[in-house]
Amino acid sequence: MSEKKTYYITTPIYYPSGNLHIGHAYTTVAADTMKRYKKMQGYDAYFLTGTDEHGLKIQKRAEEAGKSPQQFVDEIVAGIKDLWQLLNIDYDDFIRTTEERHQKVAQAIFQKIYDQGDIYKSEYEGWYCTPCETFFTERQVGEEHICPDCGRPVQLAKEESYFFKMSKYADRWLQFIAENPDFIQPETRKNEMVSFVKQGLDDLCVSRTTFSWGIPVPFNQKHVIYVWFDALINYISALGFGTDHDELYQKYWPADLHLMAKDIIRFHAIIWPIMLMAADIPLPKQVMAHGWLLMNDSKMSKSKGNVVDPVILANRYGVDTIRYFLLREMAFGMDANYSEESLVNRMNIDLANDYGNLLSRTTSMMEKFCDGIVGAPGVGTEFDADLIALAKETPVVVASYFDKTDLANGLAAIWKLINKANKYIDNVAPWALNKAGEKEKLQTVLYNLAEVLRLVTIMMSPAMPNTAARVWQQLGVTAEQMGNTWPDLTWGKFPSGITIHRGEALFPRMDWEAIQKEMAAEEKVEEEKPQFEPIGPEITIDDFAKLDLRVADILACERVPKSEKLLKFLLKVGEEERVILSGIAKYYEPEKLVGKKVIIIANLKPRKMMGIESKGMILSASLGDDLELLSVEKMIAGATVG
RNA sequence: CGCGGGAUGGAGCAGUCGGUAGCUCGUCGGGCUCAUAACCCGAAGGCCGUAGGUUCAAGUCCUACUCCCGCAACCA
Repeated sequence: MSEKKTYYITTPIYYPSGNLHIGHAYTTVAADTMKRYKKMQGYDAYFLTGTDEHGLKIQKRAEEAGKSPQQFVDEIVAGIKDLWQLLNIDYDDFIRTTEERHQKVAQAIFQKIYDQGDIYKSEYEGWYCTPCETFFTERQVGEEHICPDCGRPVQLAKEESYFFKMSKYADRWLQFIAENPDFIQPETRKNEMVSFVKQGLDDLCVSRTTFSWGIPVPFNQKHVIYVWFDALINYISALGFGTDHDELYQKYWPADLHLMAKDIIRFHAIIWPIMLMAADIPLPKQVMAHGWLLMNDSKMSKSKGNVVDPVILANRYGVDTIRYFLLREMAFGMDANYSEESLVNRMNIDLANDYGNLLSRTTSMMEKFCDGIVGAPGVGTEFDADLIALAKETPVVVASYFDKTDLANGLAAIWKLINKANKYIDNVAPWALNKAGEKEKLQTVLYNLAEVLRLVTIMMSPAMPNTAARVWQQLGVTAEQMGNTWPDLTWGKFPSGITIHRGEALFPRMDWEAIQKEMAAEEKVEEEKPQFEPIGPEITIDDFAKLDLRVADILACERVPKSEKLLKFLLKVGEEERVILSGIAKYYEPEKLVGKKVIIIANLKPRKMMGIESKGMILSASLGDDLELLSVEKMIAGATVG
């Protein structure tokens, strides 16, 4: 039986409605690095990630793609697993909420909380859009009471629902936080959560009847369990909680750290602990929210078209470069700005100039001055003590940051040692020692450098696992010889007498200007091969006849204040004048459109946007990022189109 | 008054318990030659968003205000 201390870390289970972006990669790389670090510290570390596969959105996406929900998520999940493999993510388990092992546990917990009276049946009252089969909140439908998805009016409707008595546990939660002030990290997030709960907790609606893609409520098959209630349970269902095989649960629960981005902290910091309280299960030790990687100061999202595909980056720059950049650039808990230029910068400065070049110049001097042999240290120089002191101190400092999950500062501390070593070379000038025939001093200096490189490489290996392997290979040594645990970081363990070979540059410098040019060239090739939308399902002539298409004159056109995308058109259709809004501000200057004759759908049900009623829709052709309004030249406004 | 975050040298950020304002990049000047046009040294550059207040002392605490951003809303 091993008496090792355990460390259980999780990422959120991601929602596979599309491919993941660099932000998801950050969370997962950070968790992976923590796991590897804890293993080096002697922990029995366990790392869980996975996918949250239920819910209306997935069901809809699947329908749009003409697939069954299961088939749809299977394909995306395969892509996610490929991505994690590419990024060298060493997870111990990958849970999917559609797996039977998860569904059973989720149902059992739902049942348990129900049996003790903390889940009760009531009615959910809200604004319901019948065509969309969705409830919306008061705020979502606005004063006009229209569906935010389709624009049609919504009705106040009641639905039978199960509710979870969160309110009952609010005081207990507050007390728990008071007793465990470090439970929610960082502190600003804790303050946010506490003030949220102090405002009063509503009971949570935990079942739905309006769609079917979910886990059925065990005692009422009409209902499926609310996705978040379902999803959070993954952290224990993956460990076999409540089954005959709960060895993992016994061993690893409670989790040491749930890691996530700040947008879902509320679910992990409030709902999940209260669920566990209700189910009488121990709470995790800590939940931690990190910031976002922002694109030009705005959040990455698919609709903005500013997502960054980690696969492309990893292929272009190397996996460890991406991992290093993400971990180093994200200040603890805060947002960071992403740009490919800053990535290239980091790589060139930190990895190529500082670290790679240190290895390069060290091995080069060894070959030139000592035939590649690392000799035993003897009497050195006046600069040695300083370097060695820092080399002894650094593992302690790095560990203190890593223990707090502050990976950025931990890495920064490693780089301080790297910089010190570069400075040391300039100070001792080994080439001068060589000329002067100071053999012993020279040997000592080179030994010190080799030892610093060993320490540095081991310390960064949780973040950059491939790099360590490459360095050892290049030096012609094994990981076992060099050490791969934290206790191996004691000064002086470099085995003397080893012959070292100089290799290729570890991280070749790249020229950002040149990369940009290449990218531009690639884009051009892509432009020539546009991605067309697939042809939609067949319709009849009767379907088409329902559309009343007309020619309309643009009498006036202006931007809608406060809206990025909307233009407001005043149009003449026959004798009638009407207002139509269109989301094409990105493509046209409003002034230049006046006088054009465009095609509109004249019998489309009006819809209000930004408080303005839009009566119809202007037709346009689009492909990729490009868009052009359909227009005619001489037909009179009001003419039919067909 | 919807909620929240931010405003610090050219850029990106640190600034913990209030006590002489730091880091990385960039710029300028110098050094070295082992190295991936790299490395090392030095310099210039900030009234810490604005206005008040507390204090012997405020970037750091309090109040008000301005501006930016995220969520939200919207992309027919």
